[in-house]
Amino acid sequence: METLSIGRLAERGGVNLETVRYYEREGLMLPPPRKSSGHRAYPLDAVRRLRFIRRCQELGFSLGGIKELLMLRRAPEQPCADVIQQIDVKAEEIERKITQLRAIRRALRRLKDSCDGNCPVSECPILESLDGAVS
Amino acid sequence: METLSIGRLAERGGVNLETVRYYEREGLMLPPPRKSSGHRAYPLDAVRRLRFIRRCQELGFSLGGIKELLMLRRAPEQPCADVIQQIDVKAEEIERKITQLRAIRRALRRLKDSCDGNCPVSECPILESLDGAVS
DNA sequence: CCTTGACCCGTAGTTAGGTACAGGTTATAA
DNA sequence: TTATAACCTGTACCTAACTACGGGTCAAGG
Repeated sequence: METLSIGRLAERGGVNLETVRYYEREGLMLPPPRKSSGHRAYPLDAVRRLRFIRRCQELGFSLGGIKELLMLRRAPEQPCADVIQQIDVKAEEIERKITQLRAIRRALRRLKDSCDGNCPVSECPILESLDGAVS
Repeated sequence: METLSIGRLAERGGVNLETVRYYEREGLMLPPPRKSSGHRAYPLDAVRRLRFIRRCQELGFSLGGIKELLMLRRAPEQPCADVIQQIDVKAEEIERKITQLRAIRRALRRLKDSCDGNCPVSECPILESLDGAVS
């Protein structure tokens, strides 16, 4: 089976090599099998996991929160009800984020409309909408 | 006109008092007028601004990025076209975030469906869906 | 075979974003 | 009117999340 060295993985995931090792220490990346040399040999889909972590960070999740998200994948002896409850918690968090992003989007649209290209320079209408929309 | 002390503002905004002063130093909160004593006297709507900052942080914006968002409100001598372009940049960023959050939401739904309450304990189906959905 | 770049581990240093403290002034409530 | 709580400035410290470094092993091309 084809594998990736830590260097190639980091490259494809768009992160520093040291970051991959850091994520392993923090329990976000699973410790991969090793070659006889001791070198890490990652399965190809480690790239997806790595990118997933990066994306979640851009969405405001802490590494701790991302770890929880990733944990939902495998819960060997946990009763379903628990997992479902954790899923619901995460789902609500995501719902909140989406709602707030939409509010900001709305405010930006209003801002743009109010100042749409043909207003004279140096007198661009000032918008209170931005923070108002999200309060 | 009614005003807030820095302490009350911090309280209502749900942040540490020192954080408010930090945001002022960083240019995120405007330096408010002072009382004769030297104490800061914030207008009531400083609370909204503060909360806006907090929310944006939860959505993965850096303080620098949030500052840019807040700057869009007042652009005294900037030609409109520039402002509009900046708005578009921010709008796209937000669009991307929403899209990615939706992908995670979808994955969570699938995860939940696949393990919906009546599967026997200790054999909860393992989901590959999560990172797969976002790659 | 030998060199040069990739990897190993452990530890130390860095940056962003706060948070606390020291030493002093102001406000307020018993 | 006095004490104690809130505020002032400036500086030092802290945590999360990296990032770099040192000293050594491994591997692939010339």
